[in-house]
Amino acid sequence: MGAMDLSKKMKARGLDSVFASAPLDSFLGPGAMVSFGAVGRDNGSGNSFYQSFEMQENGDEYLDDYFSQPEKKRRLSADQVQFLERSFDVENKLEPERKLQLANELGLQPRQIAVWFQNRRARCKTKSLETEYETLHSSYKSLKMDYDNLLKANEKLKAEVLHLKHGGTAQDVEISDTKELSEAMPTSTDEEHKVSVSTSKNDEQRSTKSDVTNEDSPRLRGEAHHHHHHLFVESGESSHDFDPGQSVFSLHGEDSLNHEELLQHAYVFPKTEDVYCHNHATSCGYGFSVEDHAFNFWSY
DNA sequence: TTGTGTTTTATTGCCTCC
DNA sequence: GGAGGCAATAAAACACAA
Repeated sequence: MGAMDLSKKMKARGLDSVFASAPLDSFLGPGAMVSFGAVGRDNGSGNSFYQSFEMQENGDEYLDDYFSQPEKKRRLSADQVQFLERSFDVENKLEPERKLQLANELGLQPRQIAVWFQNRRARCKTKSLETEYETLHSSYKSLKMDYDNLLKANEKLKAEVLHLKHGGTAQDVEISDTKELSEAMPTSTDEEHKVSVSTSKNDEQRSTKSDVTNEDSPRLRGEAHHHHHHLFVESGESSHDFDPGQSVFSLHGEDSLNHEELLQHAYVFPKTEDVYCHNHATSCGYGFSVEDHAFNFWSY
C-alpha cells in the first residue's frame, strides 16, 4: 500500500464518514444496500470490511487486519448509477454536503460517491476530447480538400493567363475555364463549408464567411482574389459570366467585396483551450457539444 | 469453460487552493 | 497542513467469442 499514513488509509477506505457528520444509518456499507429500497441492491458478500468494523472494537491492533483484507469491488446497481448520473447532470462537482446526502440516499460511503464523481468526470473529459478530436479532424480534412482544390484552380488559372498572353482567345479561356475550373474549385461536402448561391442577406453573409474561411490563409485569400480579378481584366469577362464553381467571388460584383472586406469576413479558428475552457453547456463542463462546436467555428 | 478485451471501481501520488 | 481535484494505474467485474 505504500507510505499512506493512517488518516489517508481511513479516507481511502471510506472511513472518513465515521468521523464526519453523516448519520450512523448511512454508514452501513454494502450491507445497507439491502435496505436501500427502490435504489439499493444486495451485492452479495456478507463479510464486508464495514460490517467487520462494526463487529469489532476499532482499536489500532485490528486496523492492520482490516487493511490486509481488501474488500472485493462491487458494482453499483443500475438504479444507483442512474441516480448518480442525474445528480452529475445537475452539477459535476461535489460539495461535502451533497456528497453526504447522496451517500445517505444511496446507502453508499461518501468516499464511494466522491470516487464515482471523480471517475465520471474523467470519463466525461475523455469523451469530450474524443469528440473534439473528431470534429477538428473532419474540419481539417474538409479544409485540406478545399485547399488542394484551390491550388489546382490556381495552377489552371496561371496556365490560362499564360495561354492568353501567347495568342489565345478569350473564347478559348471562357470555354476551358468554366468547365475545368468548376471541377477544380472547392467541392467540400460538409454543410458548413458548402459553397452555395443565395440571395437573402443572411444566406449571403453566411455563404461569404464560409467561402472565405475555406481559404487557407490571408495570403491565399489575397492570391485567390487577385487571380480572379486578374482573369476578368485580361479576359474582359464580367464576374457574372465567369462563374467557376459558384465561388464566393461569383456572388459579388467586381467591386462589391474588396480584399479588406474579405478579411473582415474571415473567421478565426478558436484556440482549442478557449473552446475547452469557455463552453459550459455540456453536462461535464469539459469540452463542447458538436453543435456548439460547429457554431463557434462558422459564426466567427 | 476459458481466454481476452472492455468497463467500472478504487488507490496512489502529486498539485493547488485556502 | 489539510482537503479536494486530477492523472495514472491496478484490479475486479463484466461481456463475449471460440
